[in-house]
Amino acid sequence: MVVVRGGRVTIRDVALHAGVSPATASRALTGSRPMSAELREKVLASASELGYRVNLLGRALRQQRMSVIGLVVPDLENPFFGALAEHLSRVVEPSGFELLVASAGGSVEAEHRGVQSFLDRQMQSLVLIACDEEGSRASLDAAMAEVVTVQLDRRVRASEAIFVGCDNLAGMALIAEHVRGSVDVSAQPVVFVGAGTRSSSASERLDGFRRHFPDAPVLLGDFDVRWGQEAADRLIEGGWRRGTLVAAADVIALGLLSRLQFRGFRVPEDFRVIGFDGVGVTPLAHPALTTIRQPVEAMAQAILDLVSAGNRAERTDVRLAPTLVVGPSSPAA
Amino acid sequence: MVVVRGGRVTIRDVALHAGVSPATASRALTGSRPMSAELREKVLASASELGYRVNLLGRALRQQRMSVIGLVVPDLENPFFGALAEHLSRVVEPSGFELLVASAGGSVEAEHRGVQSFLDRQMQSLVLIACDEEGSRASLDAAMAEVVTVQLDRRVRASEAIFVGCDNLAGMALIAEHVRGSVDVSAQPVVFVGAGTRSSSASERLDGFRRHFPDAPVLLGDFDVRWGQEAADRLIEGGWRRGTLVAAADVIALGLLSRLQFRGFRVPEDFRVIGFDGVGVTPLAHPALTTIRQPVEAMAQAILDLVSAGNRAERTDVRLAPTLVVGPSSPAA
DNA sequence: GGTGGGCGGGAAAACGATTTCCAAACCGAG
DNA sequence: CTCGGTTTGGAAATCGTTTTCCCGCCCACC
Repeated sequence: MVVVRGGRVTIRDVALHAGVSPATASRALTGSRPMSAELREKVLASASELGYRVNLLGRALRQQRMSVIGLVVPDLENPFFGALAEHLSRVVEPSGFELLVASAGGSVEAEHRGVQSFLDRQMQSLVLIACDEEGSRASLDAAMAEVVTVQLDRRVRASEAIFVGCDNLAGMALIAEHVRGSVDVSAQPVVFVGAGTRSSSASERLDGFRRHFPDAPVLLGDFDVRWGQEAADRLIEGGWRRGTLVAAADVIALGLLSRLQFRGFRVPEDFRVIGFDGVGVTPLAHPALTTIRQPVEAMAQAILDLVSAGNRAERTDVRLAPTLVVGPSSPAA
Repeated sequence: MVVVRGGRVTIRDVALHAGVSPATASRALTGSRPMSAELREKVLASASELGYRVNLLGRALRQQRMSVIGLVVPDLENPFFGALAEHLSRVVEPSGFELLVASAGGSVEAEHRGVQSFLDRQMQSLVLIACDEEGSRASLDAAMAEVVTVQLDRRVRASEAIFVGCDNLAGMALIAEHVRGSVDVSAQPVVFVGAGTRSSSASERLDGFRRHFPDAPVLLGDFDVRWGQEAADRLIEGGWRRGTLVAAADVIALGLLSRLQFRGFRVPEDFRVIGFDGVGVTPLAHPALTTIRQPVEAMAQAILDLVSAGNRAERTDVRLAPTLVVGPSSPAA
């Protein structure tokens, strides 16, 4: 610790103090070339005595790279995106990279500004959770032209950027298997409460469901609690008194749960409820949800691998297998 | 749009293409000095034709400033912090600044690395939601020595950095007023279910509660749903059958709600439940929570003001008044 | 006609680090 | 002792931008 002078301490100051040239100081500090332990010690001592800290801007400008992964999410208030960001951050942290997050605030325009700003900052790679299946393509293409670009969780139509996400079809297959194994489907009707959002998750999960229950009714709304509550109301008012409700996301399942129980129905005795995601709000459900848990750790690891590998990635889609978590909201047989 | 050549397009290329010097090109692009409209147009045309984008590293290095506000949060998976980050992002976005978020992943060490990295990147200002009331002081002090530093939501003991947060005592006063106005406190016992966490929010809310209900029992745990559920179990097993439960956070209230209802009690007929925060998970509660809503927009605005004002801020604590939101979990008289 | 004050533009010096080059020193072998 | 090869350290170029300076030019005013 030492008194800080007016301006910041630069590597020049360190070099001067240690009686060497800036070049030598740099080499001692970064270890970019072997040197006598004695001299290195001298430089390191000067650096710590002066309280030197590298200016990452100068370094990045010269090296033409920043070891930063930029993540742009549609909305940080959404706990699922928060969870994704947090897991990615933890996986990235020990690797020498750093994760910086920006929010698109829900609009394609702000998302574009966020992406451009990351590019203008010379970030080494960009991860985008697209906020619109179509509108985000421009941002994605712009990024792809300059840096390693990964689209996460939501696939943008007609974009060639590598995608990392959950295998939604496999997830729905697990649900189908669970449902058929635990109830008599012919006696106990199955309903899908999904999202009509223009996002790949929404449509893939719907497709997956239809593949196993082609004749089951389908309700489509948004990825939020309110929609789950509204769907529950609609079902009850439509005369439903029992059945298995497959939600396209845990937040929807939460809405279903709260409304069904509020109106006097029991879960799982009257209605069984199944969610999807297994991350973020999931622990808030009561009774605990049967859900498909997205492999967020594996997704984070896959992204880190792709980024570390640089542009020479061979795959175009990384679909990771989710797992079934059985809870009291829809117990096994 | 134009074919991108090997390297990135620099301002030199633009100048060359427009037949002017880099200085003129820079002036035309940034508008840092008035010039003939004709020449400016020529430069702008060249820039867009070549697809020029400024390199923010070069600019920041020269200008010695980056218009970036860095935010370090304890855990992005926590919806309350996510909400804070999102609101701050939206307030900051139209102002010419940009918000970049990093997660501390819950550890003081990672938090310190995050803060240092922001400083090394020459960010103009730093906002920290401290993860430890004591342990975060070093990071905060380091930041304060270099840039405009604001501590948000959680006050670090003995740190001089400006604090922006909710007036927890006023919030508890609102709750006391609400409780006394809607139930007979002598007949209907009041219990505080708080957090023993070493954070200013936890202790201030406890103090605020005690100030109005000096003799009421107090249970302390963590800021999470699980603790709320456990507290509900303890109350019931302790023989409680009715009362007003004041939770130190909405997540705790959520746990109380789910457990009480699961065990057959009615809210608000048997137990009234009151939360604190009013942001993030709040909409998930059923019945809807009576809670203290933190003034997150005002907090975000206050931070932007402080940052814009630079170091010459006069105040040291910005305590913003929360509001009471009454819901069916504890209706008014 | 001289002079002083804008004004429009360019050359060049920053900003802080890394990384070529290059020269000197040093070492061992013949 | 000399020669080739290996270290070792420094001078200077470089990254991309902004911002001094400074130089001509034109105009107006004495």
